Amino acid sequence: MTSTPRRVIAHLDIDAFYASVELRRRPELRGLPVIVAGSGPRAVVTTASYEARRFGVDSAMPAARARALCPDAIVIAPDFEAYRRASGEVWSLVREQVPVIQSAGIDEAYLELSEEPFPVALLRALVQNVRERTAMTLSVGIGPSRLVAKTASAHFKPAAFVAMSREQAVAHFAAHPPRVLQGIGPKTAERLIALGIRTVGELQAAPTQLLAQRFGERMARELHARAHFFDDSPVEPVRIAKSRSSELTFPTDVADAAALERALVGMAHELGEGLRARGRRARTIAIKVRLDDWTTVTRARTVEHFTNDSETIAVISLELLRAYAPVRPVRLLGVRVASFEDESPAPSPQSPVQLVLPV
DNA sequence: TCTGGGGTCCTAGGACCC
DNA sequence: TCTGGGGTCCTAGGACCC
Repeated sequence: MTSTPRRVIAHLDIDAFYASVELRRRPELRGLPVIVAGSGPRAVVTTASYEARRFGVDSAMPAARARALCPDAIVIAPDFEAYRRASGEVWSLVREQVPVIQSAGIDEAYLELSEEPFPVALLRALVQNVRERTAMTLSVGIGPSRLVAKTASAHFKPAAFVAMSREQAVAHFAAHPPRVLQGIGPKTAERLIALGIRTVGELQAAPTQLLAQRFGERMARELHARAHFFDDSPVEPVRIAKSRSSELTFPTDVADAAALERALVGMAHELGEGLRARGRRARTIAIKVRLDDWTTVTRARTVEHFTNDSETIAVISLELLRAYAPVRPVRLLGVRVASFEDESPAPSPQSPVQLVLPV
């Protein structure tokens, strides 16, 4: 193996982002438990302030459960337009200092700092500047990989500022559950427990053969690498979307076919509009149907010609829905488009060049 | 008191072609 | 008459992340 150049990557995460935006414009709520969540019967928590988290409230929790855990919490309806603006403020300040940034959602980003002579000093100044100019607090993890940086910032937030080597991460997280590693979710964690693996350290020591038997070669290699914090994935500043979707969970389950079709057509038009606004066209149109018993079905069709026409997307979506014809009440309905033009070489029945050549 | 919405990536199997 | 293997495209489901 050849020696690899030194890498320095930072992961930045805005603390309790949505709640912080709300507190900034309503300072009288500072120090109080604040929950940002929708009001519908099926709403979930988008963010909770740290005061609310002390009651066990957390993101993605049903709002009703959050209210039960923390009855005194102030619940605020999300204002995504405001969050989008606030996010822009923060990341444009960061971009003034660091050219190579990969956004990872509205409130996170990875920074490539390998060429930076004094990355820690730069980041200190950046955190200070962001705090003064936006009233947002960043948590910062610094390491030789995205995995180390991310795990560090996530573990030490809020207001984290931690640099770790790979070896330090291997030692520091050895006693923690494998869930701390990005890519190991609840299902994989359960399967690991079934193998008697309850910590990152136990995963580090697990025989690769055992992991391969249980998870397959590829996943086994991946698990082993992650447990040892090996990760050479690059910071990718430009990522082009591969699909777009729109979906809706109904406040109560819907059995009426006409009502389902109206919802589907609405989402198809929304998607078509978004594609046209971005100058993109797709060949695959798919629907997603979640029934009242939570079974989820997808149906897709790939057509010959790229399109961003709302009517076309609507017609194909309707055909897919009618062909599936859900027999139980529907909880969620969605439309998705993918296989974009310019994303991969498009199938060309005849080469356009040949078409215009004289015989 | 049940579980949002927007994405990415992986796997497995079938169709089809050579 | 029977049998092969590889490659690509597509669909469906599932895990995971923010």
